[in-house]
Amino acid sequence: MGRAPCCSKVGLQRGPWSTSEDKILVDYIHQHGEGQWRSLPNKAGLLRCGKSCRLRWMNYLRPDIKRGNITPDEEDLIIRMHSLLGNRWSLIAKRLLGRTDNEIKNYWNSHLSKRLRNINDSSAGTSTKPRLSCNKAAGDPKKRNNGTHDAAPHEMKVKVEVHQPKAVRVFPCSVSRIDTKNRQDVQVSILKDDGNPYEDYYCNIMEESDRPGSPYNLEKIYEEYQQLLKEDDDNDVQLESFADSLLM
DNA sequence: AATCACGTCAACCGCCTTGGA
DNA sequence: GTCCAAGGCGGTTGACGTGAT
Repeated sequence: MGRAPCCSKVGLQRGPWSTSEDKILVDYIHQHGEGQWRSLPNKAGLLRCGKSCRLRWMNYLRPDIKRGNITPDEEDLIIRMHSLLGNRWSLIAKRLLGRTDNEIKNYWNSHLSKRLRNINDSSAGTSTKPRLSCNKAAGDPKKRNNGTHDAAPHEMKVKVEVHQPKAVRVFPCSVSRIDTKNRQDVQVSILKDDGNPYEDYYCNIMEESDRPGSPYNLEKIYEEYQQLLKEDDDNDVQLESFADSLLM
């Protein structure tokens, strides 16, 4: 037995939306507000699935949606947020006002993932330079290991050293759920002076020398992270805020 | 001009989460 | 605690546009 569909597909319109359908949907939402998506098509007189209405509104018709190309600043933020959060597009979208999760996801898949892969490929093997890496495990829940990580969050060893002559900026990476609610998988990777990481698994290291901002105090980051792990309530949100604070 | 290959992105699908009964 | 409806999310699909041959 398959799962019951969200609504009866019989007699429903599919495919691209027409301008008249758009108008009906927009007018209805202006009058009645968002929500009640399942009953909306009937009430508005649309031959569409409620989910389809919601998607059309969220990704295209909403008045606050920003159109046009992704700017370099936005692209930079997407890359950095993705390195922290993985494929949690809705979370990333919340940081880019006016952009939708679908748009960011598409942009990542069609533009950024390939570009970043090329960068990694070209730097592989001869890497005296730090890598701009994607955390493969972070984004895909199916590929995330089920709590059998090389170093469990609470047990991981982090070298809390600041390397001379200068400290490097580090990111805790893959702030994302693993298999169990409230367990977080965050690692801190540290660059050596030659740009290579000390820890080479799930590394997520960005060359920060060309970015504004001073290096972080590694001890402080680690202390804050440990403190967050001790606090049970709403750990997910706190870790995301923590990740956010590192982007500021 | 015709065909093919490839990239883009709107839309769909199915699973997960949440909240109320 | 369980069930169910509704909403939310990320992965995937496929139509369409465009450039190369």
